[in-house]
Amino acid sequence: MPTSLPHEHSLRGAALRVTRPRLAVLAAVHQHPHADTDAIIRAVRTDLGEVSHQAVYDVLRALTTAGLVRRIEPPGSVARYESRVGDNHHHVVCRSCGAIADVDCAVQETPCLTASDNQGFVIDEAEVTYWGLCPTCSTSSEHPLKRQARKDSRA
Amino acid sequence: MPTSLPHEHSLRGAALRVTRPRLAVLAAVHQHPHADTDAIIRAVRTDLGEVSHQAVYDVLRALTTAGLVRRIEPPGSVARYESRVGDNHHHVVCRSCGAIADVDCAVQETPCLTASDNQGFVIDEAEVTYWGLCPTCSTSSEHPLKRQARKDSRA
DNA sequence: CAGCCTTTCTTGACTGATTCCAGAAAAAGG
DNA sequence: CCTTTTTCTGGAATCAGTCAAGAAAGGCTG
Repeated sequence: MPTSLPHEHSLRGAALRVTRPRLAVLAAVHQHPHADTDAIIRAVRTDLGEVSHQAVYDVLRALTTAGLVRRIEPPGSVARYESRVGDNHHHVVCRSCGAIADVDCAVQETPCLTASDNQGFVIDEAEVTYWGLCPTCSTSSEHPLKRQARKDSRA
Repeated sequence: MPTSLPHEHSLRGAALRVTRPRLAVLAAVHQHPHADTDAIIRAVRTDLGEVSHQAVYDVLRALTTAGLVRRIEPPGSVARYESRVGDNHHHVVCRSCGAIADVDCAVQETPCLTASDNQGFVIDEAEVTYWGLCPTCSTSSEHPLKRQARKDSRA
């Protein structure tokens, strides 16, 4: 079993009690970047046996609130979680298969904060979602047309 | 009654049949930028009397597919619709009250497309969501602390 | 302008993700 | 070891959005 000590430290550092489900969820998020709740539930159950979905939801919320994991909600997808936090990175989402990958923005600091007119809002963060095709989908036999095909089939 | 001729033209231009529900939905989206489906349903019913929610969902999907309206899904919010299409603008979302406003990106063309490492993805669009506080919330008595307070109360 | 075919609307049930609730169980701290 | 505090369980509820089948309306043709 891979060492869970680092995760234990993370939890203590966030003033959260160390429990088996929490360690398992934390491990699952680290091992499966961008996994959705269901995938995490399955991973946790593989680890610990039966665990209620409610427990996983609660843990994910606690970890998210504590800043140990980050919740992302790509349009058209359910909530997903990742362990990279506080490094201002963004995501590319494949229009065809939904795959998600991390990208560091060209501008290392919060990007595009220079909106031409901020409408009087006090902006503190910019979140960027890139849309396109993943390596697999862009090179597969069916070329970029699939994108339109998918849109149509949903109409 | 405000002229609905322009909307009628839009529909015909998109090869969509002109129906009362469609005209009403189109008008509602124009009159209430960033409205969610429920608000649109209410607006349409004020206009036409009883209209099934299913009809509104269908119409919104048809209009979105046709490119007459744009669907946006800010994380933590339900789907919303707007009539500005094809001008590559982005959105600011208030962390406190959820208000949404349009912002034109500093770079007029697709912004931030120069991800430092695109992971092999073929990127064709970048969508930016700015997070902050709207004018009302940022000047109201309760300062930026509310943001944390809200997070906590949801834990 | 009547008729027909296709698209769209109505109705009503249903799904799937997420949350709420209340009692049972388990950690942390002393 | 005991109390307090927090978490876990199991089940029910909520809510946006979707499916399906039949009724109604739009638009084209003769």
